Amino acid sequence: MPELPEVETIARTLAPYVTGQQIVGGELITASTLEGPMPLQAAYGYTVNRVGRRGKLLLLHFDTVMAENDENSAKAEPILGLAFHLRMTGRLFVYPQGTEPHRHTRLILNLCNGKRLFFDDVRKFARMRVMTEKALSAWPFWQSLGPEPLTLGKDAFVEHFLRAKGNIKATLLNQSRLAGIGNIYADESLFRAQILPSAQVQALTEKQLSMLYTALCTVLNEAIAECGSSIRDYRTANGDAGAFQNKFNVYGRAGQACTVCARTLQKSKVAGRTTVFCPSCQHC
DNA sequence: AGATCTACCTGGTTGC
DNA sequence: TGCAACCAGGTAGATC
Repeated sequence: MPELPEVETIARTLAPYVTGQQIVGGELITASTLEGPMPLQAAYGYTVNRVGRRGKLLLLHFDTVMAENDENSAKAEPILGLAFHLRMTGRLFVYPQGTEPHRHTRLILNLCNGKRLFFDDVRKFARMRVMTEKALSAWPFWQSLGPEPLTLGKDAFVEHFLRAKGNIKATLLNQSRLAGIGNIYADESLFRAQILPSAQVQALTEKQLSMLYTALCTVLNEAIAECGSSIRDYRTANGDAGAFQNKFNVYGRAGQACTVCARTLQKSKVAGRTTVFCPSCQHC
């Protein structure tokens, strides 16, 4: 389940394969994978100059100067790049020239070196968008994305969360509050901050929120250093699994012993998500 | 208006 | 063994 650390890892490992490559063609295999007003063809002729990330979105940024031989380029709105949301099972991988689509390949981009960027997804949830200025301003999800947790800073985080309502886990998962956090890193950071996932945000002290920010950044940075967490589908663009799943304190460990106090970890539903916590170490 | 619930989707696992 | 039921989860859209 690609969250911030996984998408960041994919961006870093994908960059060497696609940076400087012109997109010379493509193939849309599953129509629903392409979202937004722009057709796939609009991206043809552009060159990738940077691979980035915004929340859980992976971004291929284009050179803004369009290929000179495209007669439509003069009037067309410039294409800023491509935005990929991997949802749960999406994958990006560069294959050799001539590789045929796999069973779950949804979209392919042909690179000028002959290789092919595959966008695979078992569950058909993943999406790609062609980004223009206009298309981005008309995309509610993009417009409402909250700040990046790793660059927000502690004071801004605390102030930002003091204004939130509802339980803390739902708040962490809300992408318009904070971008990039999913089920794994919500549970892991709440454990480290010793806060119950069901705790109401308004009942938390500034000190608790401060601890939560420290825990969140620590968990995210450790996970990035381990190339993310591989539960089942996730792989880097090199095909490698991440290793942070070996360091989980709570996620997927219901019924097992707490790594701190050895009491049995409990499972419940919070914000409609399976949630694991230590009833002894974590408090309201 | 903002919080909360459900559908979307399919492979893997569990239970009878 | 076979098959049905259930589970995973991020977001859009509906509902409260």
